[in-house]
Amino acid sequence: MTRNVPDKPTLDGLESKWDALWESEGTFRFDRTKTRDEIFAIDTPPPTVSGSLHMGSVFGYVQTDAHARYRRMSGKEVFYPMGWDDNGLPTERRVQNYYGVRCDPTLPFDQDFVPSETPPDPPISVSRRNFIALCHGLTAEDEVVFENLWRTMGLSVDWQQTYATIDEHSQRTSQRAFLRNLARGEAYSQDAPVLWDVDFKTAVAQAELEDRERPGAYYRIAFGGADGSDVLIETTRPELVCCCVALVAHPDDERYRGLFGSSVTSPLFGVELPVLAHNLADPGKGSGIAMVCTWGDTTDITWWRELDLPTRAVIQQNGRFQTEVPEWIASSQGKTAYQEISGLYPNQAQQKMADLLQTSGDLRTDPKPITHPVKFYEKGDRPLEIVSSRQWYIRNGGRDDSLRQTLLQRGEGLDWVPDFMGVRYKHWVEGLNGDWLISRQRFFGVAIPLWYPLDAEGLPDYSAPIAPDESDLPIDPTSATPDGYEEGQRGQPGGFLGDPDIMDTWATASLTPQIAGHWVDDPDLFDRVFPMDIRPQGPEIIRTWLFSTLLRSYFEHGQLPWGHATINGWILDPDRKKMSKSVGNVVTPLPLIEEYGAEAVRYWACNGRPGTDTAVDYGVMKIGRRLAVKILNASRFALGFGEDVGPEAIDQPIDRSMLAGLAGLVEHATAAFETFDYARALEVTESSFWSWTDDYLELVKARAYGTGPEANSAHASLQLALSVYLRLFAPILPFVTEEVWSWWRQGSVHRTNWPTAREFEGLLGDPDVLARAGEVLTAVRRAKSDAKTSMRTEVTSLTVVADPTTIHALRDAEADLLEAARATGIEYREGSFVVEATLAVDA
RNA sequence: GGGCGUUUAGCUCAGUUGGUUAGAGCACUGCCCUUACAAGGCAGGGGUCGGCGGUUCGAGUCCGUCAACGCCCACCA
Repeated sequence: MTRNVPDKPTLDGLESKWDALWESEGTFRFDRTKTRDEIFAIDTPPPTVSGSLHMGSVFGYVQTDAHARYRRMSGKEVFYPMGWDDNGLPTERRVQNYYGVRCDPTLPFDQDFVPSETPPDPPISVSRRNFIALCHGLTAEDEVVFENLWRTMGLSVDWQQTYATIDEHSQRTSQRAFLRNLARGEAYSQDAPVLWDVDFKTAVAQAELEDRERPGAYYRIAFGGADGSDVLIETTRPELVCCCVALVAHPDDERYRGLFGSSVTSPLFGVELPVLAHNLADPGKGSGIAMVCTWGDTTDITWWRELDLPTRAVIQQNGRFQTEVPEWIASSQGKTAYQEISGLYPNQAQQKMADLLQTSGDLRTDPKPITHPVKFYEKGDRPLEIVSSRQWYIRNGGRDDSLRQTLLQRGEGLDWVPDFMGVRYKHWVEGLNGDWLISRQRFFGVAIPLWYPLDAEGLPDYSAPIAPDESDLPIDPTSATPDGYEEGQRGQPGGFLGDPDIMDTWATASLTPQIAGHWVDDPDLFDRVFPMDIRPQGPEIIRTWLFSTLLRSYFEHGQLPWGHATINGWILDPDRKKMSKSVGNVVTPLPLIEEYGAEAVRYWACNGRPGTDTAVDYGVMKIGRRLAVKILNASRFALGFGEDVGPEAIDQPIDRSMLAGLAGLVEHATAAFETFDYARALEVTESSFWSWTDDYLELVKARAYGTGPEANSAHASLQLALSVYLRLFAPILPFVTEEVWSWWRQGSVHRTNWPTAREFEGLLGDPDVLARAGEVLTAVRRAKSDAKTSMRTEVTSLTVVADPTTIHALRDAEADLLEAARATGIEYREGSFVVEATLAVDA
């Protein structure tokens, strides 16, 4: 075909040009007629669209795309969907801030509601339906922004295979999986103490906790012993004295042995409490004896459960102390004391209690300031409280050792890339201390698809939930009516109640293989893509997304959801600090794409080793850009000579020597990609490419400008080598390689065959010829550089001292070498390697 | 408190089963407008491979130990 090589090739505009062409040509469209063994399926992470765009949003995705492109060229049909994680709290929070609204489910739907231009402060309350509409609207906008970014970055996603975790299909999938978990006994509800975020007013799961160091203080407080003596405890939460249910010490603690079985009286409130023994009590902490409250921390829950203590909960779901005086506080002094903290938040109550205890003399020393870890919801701003409430759980091995062992075993069956990431999974599963709490008292999410019958008193029977038929999914039980009931019976005695809660976002995200593969509505497709080949994701969501997906797949299909888990590293700011919004060091990709080009950003991302934390590095992006420019220019040179010449013309030893090196490179790069090491593939290709341009191109230049068989050999070699380099670079640098490919080839480079050794059959020479010639050329350049003269300076006499093998190799490259060095002849002598060049300027 | 990872040139990082003189790019120095490329090319200087102790003929590489940094986890009275 005729070539169309531009005079001044440029990177400008390549992203949009090729993105548009790939889309219109359907280059990355998934061919669903392929069978499972012909398909490479990727369980793409659905990004949280309400989150900010930052470099972490680019890093892992580009690495995965490079691998996807490699597999596609290697002959696999790549199933590469894209999802948007829009359901859940991040979206609600963004909508609240963006529009200045709060959801109040008690309000009626307002059909004419339009959010104001600027968010009102204080926020206005809107109905659940209005709120959800705002969520849908805003996430749709966010998704466009993300898709544009991905397209600019060149992700070879099939943009017809998209989903959103809140869309109807995802809801149907999520509700069906939940109902099946319920039917098999893997899901259950329970009224129990849960960790509770008082601002979001929802329960949260173990996987969503984080510890934060907070200032606090130890308060040394006296309880009254039976014999009139004092029992001193230390606590960081004196406000909880009112809901204390016991004191505990270690059974072997000599100091308190005598007290076990006796009772003490709480200060101010005068409540009589037992002193008990439990081996979780640490003699070394505080005074060695602790007060157990319902509930101050998770240890309290353990003691409460294992010692069968009463429930005296005072902190309500709104985070405040209940207003009425609890019935267990009988004394008038105690009632008075409680009224002081009634209705307060814990931090306010703490100050008040400290004052009261100080006044009463029960605070025995000044509070001792400390900093200590406090549990927070990872997205929350205030410490979690523990409240009792009914919630839905999915079994995860946290309370069942045989399930735990099974899940550990499954984790070992997964290929972790890099392998040490598997340890994180193992530790997480080993450390689970309860089942997975999936219900959330929120609004924008997949509804728990259940109703409960109401008895004659109008009280729900949670033990007999009413499930919808799978064919009716998705449903919202707060508006849909269960079979056998009339809508008028909602909330009425003898009627029904719809579960008002939604599922946590992970309860749906844990089904991405089933959602993307259309488990519910397209079993044929599902069979072709499941189990998937890889799950690429970040290390921080091994405990959530990876674990929960593995769990759901185990329950539903009895197998691993994927063969490999490729875990990318963490992104750090240019100073190697963790990027965070609050620190203000978040680096966003768009300006960088603007400045360096998408390809340079891809180059940076693919320079980060698999699983290795990587800092944003503008220097690396510059190199990437330079490499892309170099590819354009070198290609222009390699394609600058007449028509295509077949490989049969390649007969010059130096040309065959170059191809021998290239064959080794292909082998090396292929092996690297096979182990998901895109970074090594890039490294070896890049380094080979630079010496190709520095040495080989310079050596054959003069010959290539000529005519005849020797010139034809050069032309054919340049073309073959260029074709190979373009294909090796294509997964990393998709735009520039496609651009050059289009100058002289039909179709997309991304749909051509990955290079193999077969292309070099019968063309391989002695790798030494080019290598030695390159060394001599470098030595001559050095001589010219030392003489501070131009590289065009003629060499009047050139002597090479070398071993016989080298001399033999050099004779094969002599004609090219003389031209490149601008010498007229070479004198050879045997000995250790030295190049002596006399330059024309020396004469 | 436990685990994982990292520590190699001023900076950012490679270094594949232990094997000549430890590599690359950036930055720095010098030279060159050579008809693919001057927002480029060529050449060069620069490192006791975190500390200590082992194994070995030989250790950046394997083992032990300590330290710093990062991340994950932990029952936080």
